[in-house]
Amino acid sequence: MEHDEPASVSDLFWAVARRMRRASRESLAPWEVTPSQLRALGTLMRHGPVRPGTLAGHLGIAPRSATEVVDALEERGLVRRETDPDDRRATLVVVTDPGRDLAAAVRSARASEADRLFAGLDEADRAELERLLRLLLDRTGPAERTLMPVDPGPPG
Amino acid sequence: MEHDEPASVSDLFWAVARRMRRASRESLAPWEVTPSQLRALGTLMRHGPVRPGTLAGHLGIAPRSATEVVDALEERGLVRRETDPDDRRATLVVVTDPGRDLAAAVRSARASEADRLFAGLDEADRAELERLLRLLLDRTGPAERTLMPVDPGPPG
DNA sequence: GAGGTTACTGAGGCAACCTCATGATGAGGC
DNA sequence: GCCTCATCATGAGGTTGCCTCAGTAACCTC
Repeated sequence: MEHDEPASVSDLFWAVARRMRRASRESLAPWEVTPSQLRALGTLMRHGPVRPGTLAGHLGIAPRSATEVVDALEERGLVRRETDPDDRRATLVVVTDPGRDLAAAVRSARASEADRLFAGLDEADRAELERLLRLLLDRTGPAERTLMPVDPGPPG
Repeated sequence: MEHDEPASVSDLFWAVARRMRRASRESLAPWEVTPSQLRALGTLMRHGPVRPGTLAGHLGIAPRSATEVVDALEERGLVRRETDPDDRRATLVVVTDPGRDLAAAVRSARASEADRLFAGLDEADRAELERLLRLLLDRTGPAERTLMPVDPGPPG
């Protein structure tokens, strides 16, 4: 018996989550970005320049937390803050060239240990897992932390 | 589309994880325990008095982290530390009566929103999810954090 | 009883969230 | 023009759940 046989599905879920976090942190280390930063970067790539608040909506986190991720990305030169010409209170978060490069590098390296973890499943299983996870997300309802309208945005 | 359509299975996984964390924190609030504390308590119930180090093994976390969880549980009066009669360096973590009561109460209330989340799936889907999660755990290998440090030698 | 090992814990750190308060700014009333 | 209220981002500070590193006490072998 290595770990505990997790007693419930949620325990199981957490056990997998812990593994994933460890794995992806390690695999992303060469790039000096964390998983959540990469996630935000990807979202920015897909949705073009958006405000921190909107980004928060996309990521499903509090606006304040988006500020932090943007801080981290900006510090690494991966994004840039620009004043929104339509609203001087707001800023637009723009992906820089280095940011674009990094995102591409990570993607092409497909290096995420987390992905490799999932790659351990065969195609059918992975699809099934995806279906179940999506189902869970839908179940909890789209309207939980979606304070932001989240415009569809242009396809990146 | 509420949030972003998560781009990869890992993103999906994290999205579900975030929901779960939020949900279970809320549902456990009345008892003033956190999910990880409850998990540890459950493990202690199943495995009887064990040392912190052993608990860490069961939970798949570092020994030092087990100390913390035990601290929290002890502070709440849910467990008690006793000196291991066989080894005076070691302590045995023992579930107290209040701890037992709380575990029972939580279980019987079945109140975990996280569980309710999973309960949203029908029987077959839940079983399938469980199978897949277990598969993922096995894939990454039982011997990962089983006993001690696990120093994979991170790049950098 | 020296020397190495093991058990726990103090100190300190980090990631990724959170809430609440504050300072601009925008939008609308009068 | 001015006042008020909503909204945007952010500062300040907190929480959870992990981590490593170093130290101390106790155990174990020779």
